[in-house]
Amino acid sequence: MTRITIKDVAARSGVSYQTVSKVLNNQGNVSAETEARIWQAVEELGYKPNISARNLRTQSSNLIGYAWQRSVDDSPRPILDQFLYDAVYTFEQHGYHLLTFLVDVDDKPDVPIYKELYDRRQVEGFILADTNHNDPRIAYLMEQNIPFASFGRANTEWDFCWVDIDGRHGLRIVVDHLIQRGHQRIGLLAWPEGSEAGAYREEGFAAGLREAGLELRQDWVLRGNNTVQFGAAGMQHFRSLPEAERPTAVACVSDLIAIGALNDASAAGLIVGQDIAITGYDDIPMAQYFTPSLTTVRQPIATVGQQVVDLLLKQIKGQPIAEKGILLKPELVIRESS
Amino acid sequence: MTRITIKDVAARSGVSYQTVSKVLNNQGNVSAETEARIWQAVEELGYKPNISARNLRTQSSNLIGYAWQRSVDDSPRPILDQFLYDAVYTFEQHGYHLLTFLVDVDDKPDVPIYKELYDRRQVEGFILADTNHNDPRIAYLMEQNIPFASFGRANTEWDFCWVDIDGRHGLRIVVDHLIQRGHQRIGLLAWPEGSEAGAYREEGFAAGLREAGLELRQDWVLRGNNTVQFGAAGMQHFRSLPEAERPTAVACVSDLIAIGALNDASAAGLIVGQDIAITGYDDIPMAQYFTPSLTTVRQPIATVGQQVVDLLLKQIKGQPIAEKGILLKPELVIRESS
DNA sequence: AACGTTCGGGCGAACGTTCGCTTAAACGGT
DNA sequence: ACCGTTTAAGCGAACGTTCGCCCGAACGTT
Repeated sequence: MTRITIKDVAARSGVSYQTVSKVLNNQGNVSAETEARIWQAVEELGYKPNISARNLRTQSSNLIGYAWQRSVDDSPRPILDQFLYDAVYTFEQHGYHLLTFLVDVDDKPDVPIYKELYDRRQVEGFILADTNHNDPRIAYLMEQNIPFASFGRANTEWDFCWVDIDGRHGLRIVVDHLIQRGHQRIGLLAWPEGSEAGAYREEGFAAGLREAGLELRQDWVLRGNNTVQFGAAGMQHFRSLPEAERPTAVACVSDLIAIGALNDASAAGLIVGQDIAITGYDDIPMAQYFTPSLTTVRQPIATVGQQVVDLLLKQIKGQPIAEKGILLKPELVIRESS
Repeated sequence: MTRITIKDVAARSGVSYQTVSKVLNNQGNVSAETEARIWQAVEELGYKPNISARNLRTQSSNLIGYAWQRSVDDSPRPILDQFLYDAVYTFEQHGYHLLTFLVDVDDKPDVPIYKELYDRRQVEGFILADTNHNDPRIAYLMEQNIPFASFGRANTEWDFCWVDIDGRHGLRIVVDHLIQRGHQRIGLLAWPEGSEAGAYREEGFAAGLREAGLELRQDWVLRGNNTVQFGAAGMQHFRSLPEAERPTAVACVSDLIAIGALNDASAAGLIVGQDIAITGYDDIPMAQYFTPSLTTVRQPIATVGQQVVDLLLKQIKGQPIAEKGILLKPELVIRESS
């Protein structure tokens, strides 16, 4: 069973196949009558253009790459999944599709795979997520001059397209909220140093305290991985302090950590939201179903997806880009835990 | 800046470009000496074959399609994400990539998009997930004779490639476990009728009771959507029954439902795992972090991903397929809630 | 009547591969 | 010394499009 090509359509409608091509890409200079005849033939034969041939001729693929990184600890990353979904949605509206591939996250990320895909003309650009300071992927893509746009910032001196959510503002509104609730002693469960996103969030935390005239106590800032276990350990540490030296509210840089803290506090008999306040960050889908439900920060992921795609497509099409970096504001979601 | 083609490599190594092609696809009949010269030229020039040209010539794309369905209620689907990850991993090992696209789930799924992608030769086949009885996608793909393989079964009389996890066995081991723990009165929070997966799980539930000589009480089987809300409502209903008419254990067909039930029971002052047993299904990543941690059924997702891919690639390559349907066994994960 | 314009459509070529066939040279056995 | 076989490499064609250019007819203008 051989496929139907543009020549079959041409034969049926009695024109040359190049004329059919003209009609399909509607670049004028065909009489309405023959155009109708051609469309009818297309319909009758069920003709579908062969993408490979078109790609070869036009030197394009209408494909964008995204490297799927399995998280190290296999923890869920609902935020990324949602981002990806929204990005795909926007791509489709522009006739693009998403090509997913894997990249070893174990040791050094295998950056040349990006160039490989690009040089083979399999993809026209990339979207990245989960970026960091000194991100080797970004450095490599910039150096190789490969189009890309990322969800997340990197070194401020690097000049590339990114969209990010203002973590500084996110933790700022958390702290303001806690202070307004009457808390004066606020602890923070943070990520290890070296995390770009973590640093911004800490800045917001510090700024909130500072402007309220509260002291930033370094012994109330604990650092650990993005796990439930760390959250529990952090809370346990806070509970072990003498009462006068103990924070009455604990802000966490992620929901995962907050859930750990929440579980530990509850298990110790504390009524979270009353005896102690706990806040998260991300508003993962499960956050509302814990007891008590989690006060957290919701990020406008859908908008991020759209904007990242817009930036990338503008690059690919050589259109002017007004603003290379876009910073969006998250919102506070107040629930029972604070 | 023009790309490097096979002809550039040929020129540099002093052979015809067709000979270069032979070397690249190592189909013999080239002397070791010239082969070395060619590889060297490839290296020096940094030549990468143009995928579009190759695809056009070989009538292939090395791409597999997967339709990303946003869940109706925006609930998380970590299981699917994990399946997808493992599928991509296996594809890569065979030189394939995954092309993701969207399909409206709102009203009737837009099945022709499958044919569109296939006819355009953009993909060589599809993987499906989250299938159901009378699944229109499967019916369509079978009718159109398009290669695909699915995670999940459909009508038993349909002849297609699938891999599934034995939900009958899954609920069977749950019930056995509860009975062994001394429970005689066991309720079930199930999905609405018409769900294939749901029906199998119910069968396992019924079989477990039957073989233990226990009665299957229809008023202890409640049905609702796959949401936390339904879980809570279901548990509330059970609690409202007079004590003698109340189940002492509740099995749920998903973790989401179980979490709702767990929250409702805890809020009502019951100590779950002691006053009442609750079990889930799926072992979502968060399941272990609830209080109490959730007894549930873990599915061998990674294996599913591999097998689905194997089946699909065999179809595409025209290799013989020993078994069109593959049924895998899940395992019980016992935690505090039972 | 001669000439420039517009319009509809055809034609050749090219995109970068792979495939099958042919050819020239080298080889080995009687 | 002859001939058949193997080996190495070249050659033409094809995959299915799109692009730029050309050509002929119809038309209106001076």
